[in-house]
Amino acid sequence: MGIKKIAELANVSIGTVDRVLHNRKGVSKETEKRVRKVIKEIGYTKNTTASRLKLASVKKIKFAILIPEAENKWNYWKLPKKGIEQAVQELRELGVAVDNYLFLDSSSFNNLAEQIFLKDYDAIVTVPFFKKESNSLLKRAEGKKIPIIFLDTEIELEGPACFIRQDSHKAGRVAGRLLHGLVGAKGDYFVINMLNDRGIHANNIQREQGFREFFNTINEKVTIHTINYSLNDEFKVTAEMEDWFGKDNLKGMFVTNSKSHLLPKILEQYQVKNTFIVGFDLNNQNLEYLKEDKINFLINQQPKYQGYAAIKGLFNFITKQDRSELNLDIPVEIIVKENSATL
Amino acid sequence: MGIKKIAELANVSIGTVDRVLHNRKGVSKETEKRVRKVIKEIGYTKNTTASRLKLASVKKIKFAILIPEAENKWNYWKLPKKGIEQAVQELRELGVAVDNYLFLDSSSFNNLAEQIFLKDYDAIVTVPFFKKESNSLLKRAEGKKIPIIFLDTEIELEGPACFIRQDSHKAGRVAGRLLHGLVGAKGDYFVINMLNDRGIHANNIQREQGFREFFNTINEKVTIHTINYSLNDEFKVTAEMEDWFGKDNLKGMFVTNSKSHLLPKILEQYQVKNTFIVGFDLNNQNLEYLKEDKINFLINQQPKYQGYAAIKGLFNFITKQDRSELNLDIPVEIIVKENSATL
DNA sequence: CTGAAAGCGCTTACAG
DNA sequence: CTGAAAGCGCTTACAG
Repeated sequence: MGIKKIAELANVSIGTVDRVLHNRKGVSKETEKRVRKVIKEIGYTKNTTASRLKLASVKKIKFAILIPEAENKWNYWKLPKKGIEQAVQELRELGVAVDNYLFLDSSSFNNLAEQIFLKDYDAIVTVPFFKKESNSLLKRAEGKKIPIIFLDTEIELEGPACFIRQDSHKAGRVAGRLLHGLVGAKGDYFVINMLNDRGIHANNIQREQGFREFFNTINEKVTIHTINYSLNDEFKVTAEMEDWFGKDNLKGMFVTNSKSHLLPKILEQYQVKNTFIVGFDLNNQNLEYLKEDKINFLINQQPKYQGYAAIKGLFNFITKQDRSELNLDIPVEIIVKENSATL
Repeated sequence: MGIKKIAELANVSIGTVDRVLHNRKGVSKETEKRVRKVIKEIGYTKNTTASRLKLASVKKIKFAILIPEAENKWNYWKLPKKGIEQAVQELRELGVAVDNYLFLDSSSFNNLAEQIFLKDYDAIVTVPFFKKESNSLLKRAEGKKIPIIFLDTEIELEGPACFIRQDSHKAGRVAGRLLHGLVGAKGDYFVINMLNDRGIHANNIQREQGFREFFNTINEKVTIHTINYSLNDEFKVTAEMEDWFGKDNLKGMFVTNSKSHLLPKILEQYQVKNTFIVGFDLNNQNLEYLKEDKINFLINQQPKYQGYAAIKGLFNFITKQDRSELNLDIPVEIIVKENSATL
C-alpha cells in the first residue's frame, strides 16, 4: 500500500513516485499522469511515521514560541509552556523541537520577533497582546508562508489568523448564568475589571460584554455596576460603591481576570455581606478561596492544553496539510469546590 | 543515540544490543553487563516510532473491544466507540487494530469473552456491567497477562483492575453543590433513580451517595427524598409524592442517569412548580431541555474521550511499559446552556 | 526526465 | 553466544 506498490503498478521507480507525491518538477506529463492515476486507485495515504523517521534526523521541524516571561507576575504563562513542552516531548522522536522567546513588554516582543525571523522556523506560536505588533508579526509570517497560531485571546487582526483560545463572550455568558442562579433577579451585579500595566485586556472586555449579553438574553432587567480597579493602586471604595455595597440584597461579583482572590479580603474589610463571586483561572490563591467557599465558581480556560494543542495542531498541519487543528475553541470549563481537584 | 551507538561503544553488534534491550536470552553475562553499562551511560531511550514502523507490518497490536451494542436503547455507547475509532485511526500506521464485540446482556457478554480468548489479543477494553462476569474476565486476562481496561463505571473486583471513568461520588457531590446553589436550605431535594433492565446501576448508587455526602459536608439538614422509577412502567405519582410535590417551596431534582429529559414532561403533567433539575450526559433530548431552561445543569462524563484514552493508554503501556495512562479519573464537566455547544 | 542506492532506528530471521 | 544482512515506508543525494 506504499510508494513501492505505486511504483510497481505505474512501472516507475519509487524516486519518481516521490517526485509526484511532493509535486517536485522533473517528471514528464505522461509519467505523472500515470502515477497519479495509480495513487488515486489504490487510495494511497502517506505514512507520516515512516516519513518523519527519516526526516527527524535530516530536517527537524522547529517552532518558535514567543510568549510572556513567566515570572511571578505572569505565573499563568508557565501553563501553556508546560503544555508545549509535553507536546514536544511526545513528538521529539519525530524530529520536533522548539525555541522559547520570552517577552516582557511590546518592545521586547518586537525584538524577539526580529530574532525569530533571522532563523528559519517552520511555525510560530505566540500571543496577541499587542495589536500593532501582532499585526506586523502576522504580516511577516504570511509573507514567508510560516504558519502562526495565537494563543489565549482572540483579537481582530488585519488578515486571517489562527487562534486557540476560549470564546470570551461565551465565558462571560456562562458567568452570567452561574451568578444569576445564585443571586436571582433581585440582586445587584458587579463586573470587576482589575487593570494591569497594559490597561484592560481584550478578553476581559469581551467577558464583560458576554456577561451583560446573558442578562439581555434572558430578558431580565438587573442592575450591573462596573468597577475598574487598578492593581497598582490601593482599592478605593468610593462613596458610590459604599451605597451599592450597603444594600441588604444579594450581590453577584464577576471578576473578569485571574485575580478574583483579591476580592474576598476586600469585601471582608468593607464588611460587604451576601456576596457571590465568579472568577477565572485555577491559580493556587483562587483555588484556596474556592475551597473556603469564598469564591463560588471559577472558569478554567485550560491554558496547558492550549499550548499542547498548538504544537500538535501545527505538527499535523506541517506533516499532513491538515488545517483542522489550527483553530480551537476551548470549552468553558466550570469549576466548583467539588470538581476542582482530579486526584 | 540509538542502538548503533550502543553497539559501537560496547563493541558488539546491534543484534546483541537488541537482545539485551529485550531481555532475550543468549547473551553472556559479561557482554550483557558491558552493554547495560553503555545503555545507562548514554541514557538510551527506545525510539518507539522506529520500532513500530518495522513491527506494524509483522506484528500488529490488536485490541478486543467488548462493549454494549449501541442500538437506540444504549445510544450512549456510540460515543466511547467513536473515541476508540479515532485513536485507532491515529495509531493505524503504527500497526494498531481493533475488533469490536458488542454484547446485549450478561450471557452474550460471556459468549463474546469466550471468543476473545480464542484469539490472541494484546489488550481488552470493556465495561464492568456484570460483576460476576467481569471478575471472571479479569481473572482470565490476568492469567494470560493481557492488560484490560474497564470503562464507564468503577466497581469493586476481586483483584486490581484499571478503570477509565468518572468518579461517581464526586459527580454526585458536584450535583449537590449545583442544586444547593439554586434551591438553598429551605427547599426539598429529590434523587431520581430511573431503573433499567439491570436494576439500579452501580454508578447511579454512587452518585446518590455523593449527593447526600455533599449536604452532610456542608452541615445542612435538608430533606432528600429518593424516588426509584422503572423505565418499563408508567411513572406513578404516589400519594406520598403528591404531598412532596404539593409544597410551595423550591425543589431540586437530581436525576442519577442520562434520562433527565423524561422529567420535565412529567413535572409539567403533575403541575409541579419551582423545580430545578441536574442530570447526566449530553444526549440530544437532554440538550434540548437544557436550551429551553427546563434542565439547569448537565454533567458530562466525556464518553468519547474515555474510549480514546483507553486505546492511547494501552498503546503506551504495550509499547513503552508506561502504566500511567491505564487509569484515568475523568473530570466532572459541568454544562449549562451557554457552554453546551462548542461552535 | 528517471532510476538505483543508501539510510532513518529498530526488528527479525538466518548463519555460524 | 554472536554477527551480518534484509527490511519496515519514506527521503535524499547522486548518477546518468
